[in-house]
Amino acid sequence: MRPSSRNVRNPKPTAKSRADEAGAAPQASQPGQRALSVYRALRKAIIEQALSPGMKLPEDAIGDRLGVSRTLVREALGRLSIEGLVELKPNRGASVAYPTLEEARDVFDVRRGLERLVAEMLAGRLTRAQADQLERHVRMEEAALGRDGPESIRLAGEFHIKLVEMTGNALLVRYVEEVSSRCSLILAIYGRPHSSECAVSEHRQLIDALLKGDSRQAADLMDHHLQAVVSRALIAPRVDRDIRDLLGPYAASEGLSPT
Amino acid sequence: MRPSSRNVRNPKPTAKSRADEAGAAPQASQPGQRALSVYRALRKAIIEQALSPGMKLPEDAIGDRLGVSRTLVREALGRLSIEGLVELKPNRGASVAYPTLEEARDVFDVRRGLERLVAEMLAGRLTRAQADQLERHVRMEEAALGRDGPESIRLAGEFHIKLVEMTGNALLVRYVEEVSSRCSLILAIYGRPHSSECAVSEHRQLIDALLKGDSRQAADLMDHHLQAVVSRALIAPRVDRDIRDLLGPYAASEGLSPT
DNA sequence: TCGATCAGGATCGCATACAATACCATTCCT
DNA sequence: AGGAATGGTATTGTATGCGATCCTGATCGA
Repeated sequence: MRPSSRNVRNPKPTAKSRADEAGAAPQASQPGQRALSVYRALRKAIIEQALSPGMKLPEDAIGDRLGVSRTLVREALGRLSIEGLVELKPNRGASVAYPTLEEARDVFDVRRGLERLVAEMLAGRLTRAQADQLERHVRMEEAALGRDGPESIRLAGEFHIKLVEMTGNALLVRYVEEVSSRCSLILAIYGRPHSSECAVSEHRQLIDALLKGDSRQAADLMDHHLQAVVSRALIAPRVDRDIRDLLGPYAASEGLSPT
Repeated sequence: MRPSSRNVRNPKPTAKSRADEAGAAPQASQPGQRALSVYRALRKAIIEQALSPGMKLPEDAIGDRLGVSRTLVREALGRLSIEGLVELKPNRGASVAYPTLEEARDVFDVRRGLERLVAEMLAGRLTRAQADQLERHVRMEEAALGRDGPESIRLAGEFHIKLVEMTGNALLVRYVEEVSSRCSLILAIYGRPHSSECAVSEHRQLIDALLKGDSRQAADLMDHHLQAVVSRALIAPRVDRDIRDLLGPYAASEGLSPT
């Protein structure tokens, strides 16, 4: 890389052309929030599988593309690695995480525990407006069901995010968002190609239980629902460990391996 | 073989837990692990209240004291802020977090959810060796009960960490460790001065329930236990000291050399 | 032919440099 | 005298430079 010709001091910057490649621009170039933007961009790219599991993530290239220095990229990668979306090996750089099946099981277990808590906290406490919002969301899911695979998957995931946000517990939101992200990554690796993860009917059942205020039933429904997601989408284990190494070259052959 | 520490200075024989600290000095000289050392040093200092809630954390002062550049301090502070132990305001720097009562409630709620999951996962699956280890730990707690306040608190916290580690679920371990840290901070602010957080008898009851294999009872016991911890929340003071002097011991304990 | 040794380049780890901002204590004007 | 303007200093935000490490490919010897 050349000693860069892009200097950031610019009263009329043309910088907007390089930072947003993700559709609607949230525009967050405030001081101290730029690393967060990088983080969100990478996170989104990973979840949407624009960056496949195992793919290398060189600091220079990312910084170049996003218009920031390696420092900020580094910060974002560090955070992603804590969250399990990125693997960070000393002196070897970062790559999109490739969770083992064992890690996958761990994530789903924790997710079930967390979302059961969500169900319990929400049971009997859902306002009419919240229930309506969920109902509308479920209808959108139904509409997208056989028609748009990726959209359907995205909506199914968002249902759970909407739910946890209604608890008003910020920490719980963060944890559920994190496990959801990791689940997306896991399903991208081990999931069946076009299975929508969540049965919409189960979502509707859950809403009913929450409105009824039956805490235990709601929790059990959520539990079974997530259990069903695992059994529906996950393929039975074929190899125990180090699938990573087996599939590393495979992912690379998609066109981004270093020779 | 046991290293007889006869002529070795051992001022605080605290860290006896697991593979955590190998011997006297953890030696942070590995590449990429130095930021982690800074993180651990700060984390420990915050939890032990060497750094009180609200205290300012200037990057260069910390870097000076710990013998690293601001870059690494920044990385550590960033991580701590994600975990809620440090507050990070744009252009205003970092300070030890001062959780509101509402945030405190959120943390305890999530903790109850997580640890109930721990109890359920462990019920009926505890090996004899694990039960013995827990039993030994409880005896240590009893020994320290009226004698050593801080030690008692530390041991009570470690019991929960030991438990979650026995699940073998790495993600769950991380989450429980995080909420535990935040609970320590919260109790430092709102808790009674020297109340040991956990009733030792409740720990023993829990072990019994886990051995019996009664998943439901174990979960309820854990729930009740943590609820009891919460019900000991009141008001506390705040002090202000020089950060440089406070960090000395923590630099040494992580193998970092002050300048 | 094949394995080992060793450049050359790419990339990372970390410190440091420099600009931007906030903080503080004056000074100046009314 | 009191409040606003102002300059200096402390601290943060970000980029960049330099040495270290690893990876790749080529040369050499058996």
